[in-house]
Amino acid sequence: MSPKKSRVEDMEAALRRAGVRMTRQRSAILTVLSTAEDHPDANELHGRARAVDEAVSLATVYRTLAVLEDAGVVHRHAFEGGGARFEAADVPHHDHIIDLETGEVMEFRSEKIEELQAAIAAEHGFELVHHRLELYCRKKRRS
Amino acid sequence: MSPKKSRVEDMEAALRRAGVRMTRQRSAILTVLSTAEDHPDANELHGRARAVDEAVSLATVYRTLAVLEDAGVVHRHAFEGGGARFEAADVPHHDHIIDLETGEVMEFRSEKIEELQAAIAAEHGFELVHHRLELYCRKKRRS
DNA sequence: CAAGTGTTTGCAAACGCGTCGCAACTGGCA
DNA sequence: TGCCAGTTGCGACGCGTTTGCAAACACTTG
Repeated sequence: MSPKKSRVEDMEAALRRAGVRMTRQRSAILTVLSTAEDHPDANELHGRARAVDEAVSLATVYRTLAVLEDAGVVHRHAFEGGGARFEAADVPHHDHIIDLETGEVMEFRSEKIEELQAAIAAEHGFELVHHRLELYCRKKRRS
Repeated sequence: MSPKKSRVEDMEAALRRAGVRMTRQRSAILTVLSTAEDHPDANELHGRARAVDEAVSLATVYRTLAVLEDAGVVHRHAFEGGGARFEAADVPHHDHIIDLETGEVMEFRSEKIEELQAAIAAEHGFELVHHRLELYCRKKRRS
C-alpha cells in the first residue's frame, strides 16, 4: 500500500524508469519545478534551484529542461515577448490567459474548445497532436 | 470609378494615410508580402525583397515589419521552434494548423471557438485583446 | 565496496534572431 | 529646387539559448 507520493518522487521514479540518471542538480531542478505555482523561465528556475543546491549552473538548467521535456515531465511554453517558460506536466491539461498589463499567467480549461479543436483538425484530414491556446487579455474596466 | 485596386496599392494607401513614408524598400517589402501565399520569416522576406529591389537590407526588413505591424497592415506570428513569421493583415481573421511533419501552415476559422474565447475571458474578469490558437497536427492515417 | 565507463557538469565561447547607433541618403513638402 | 526629419546600410550589440571541452560524477560490475 503505497501512500501518496510526493510530486518529486513520482517524477524521479518516472525518469529513472526512462533511464535518466539522477544527479544532485537534476533533483534540485525537479524540486523547484514540482513546488512552483507559476510558470518560471530558465533564469528564474536557475535562481530557485541554486537556493536548493548551490551547484547548479544555468547551462545545466537548460540541458535538464530539455531532458525533462522529452521525458514528458515538463511542458515548455513560449508566450509572447520573452523566453520559454516551464511547468511540471503532472497536472491536467489546460490553456492560458495572459494579463497583458502584469504579465501574470492564469490557467483555464474548456472542454468545448478541446472538442472543437479536434473536430477542426479532423475536418482537415489531420489528427491533433497538441495545440496552443493563449488568451491575451486586459482587466475589464467596470462600467 | 476606381476599379479593384491591388493589395499593394491598398496597403500603400493605408500607410500614406497613416503618415508613413513610402520608400523603395518599403514598396518592395509590401509587394512581397501582398503576393506571399505562405507565412515567411524575416530572412525569407529579405531574400524575396531583394529579388524585387536589390537595395533592401535585413535590418530594414525588420524595421519595416515593425512599422507595418503597428500600422496594422501585417500580422506577426511566432509558431513553435523558430523565429517570427509574417502575413498581410488584409484578410479576415483566422487561426492556424501546423503540419508537424512538413511545417506547412494552413488557416481555419471557427466562429464557435472565437465566441468561447471571449466568454472565457469575460468569466475571468478580462476583456480579450487578442489570442493565439495553433493546432499542431499530423496527417491522419487512413484506416 | 572499489574500479570502470559512459554521462553529466561548469565554464566560457559561440550561436541565432533581432535591435541599435551612426553617418549618409532621400521622400515629401514649400 | 532646396530643405530636413525620416529612413537606410552597416557593423556592433543584446539576450536567451546552445555547445565544446576537460573534470567530476552516477550507476554498474566484480
